[in-house]
Amino acid sequence: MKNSYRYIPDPLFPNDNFFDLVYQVVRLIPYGRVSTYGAIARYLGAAKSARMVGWALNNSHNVIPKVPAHRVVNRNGFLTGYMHFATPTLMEELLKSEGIIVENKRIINFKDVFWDPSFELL
DNA sequence: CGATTGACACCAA
DNA sequence: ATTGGTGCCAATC
Repeated sequence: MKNSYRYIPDPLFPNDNFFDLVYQVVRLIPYGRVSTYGAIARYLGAAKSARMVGWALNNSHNVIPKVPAHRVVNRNGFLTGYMHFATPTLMEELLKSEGIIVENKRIINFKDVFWDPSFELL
């Protein structure tokens, strides 16, 4: 799985690990929509590895093309990973800029913008 | 190479 | 409805 995108030339990043699969799916999340760790994990066939998805996003900063990690929240619509961005408010700002209603680290219209890869894709 | 670490999710009470 | 406990598993330490 290393055709439609490429990685930074860092030997520390293998080509076919679980992380890369996560990056692929996250890039498919449309503008103005969001998905969840669990939904992505299920889509990858690793239903019980939601935590791995979040962990994968830690490295997403070093990946090319860029991964819209701000579009991934937990199943309750909370921006649980906001502190991993450049500034504590960046994630919220990015989502707002895409028309998503965020209030106090939580997506208000969550069910309206939720994008489930296992359902939307096929 | 065993132990720890998570940007989570599920379930029992 | 809330809450506390447990499962998970690849990457790191």
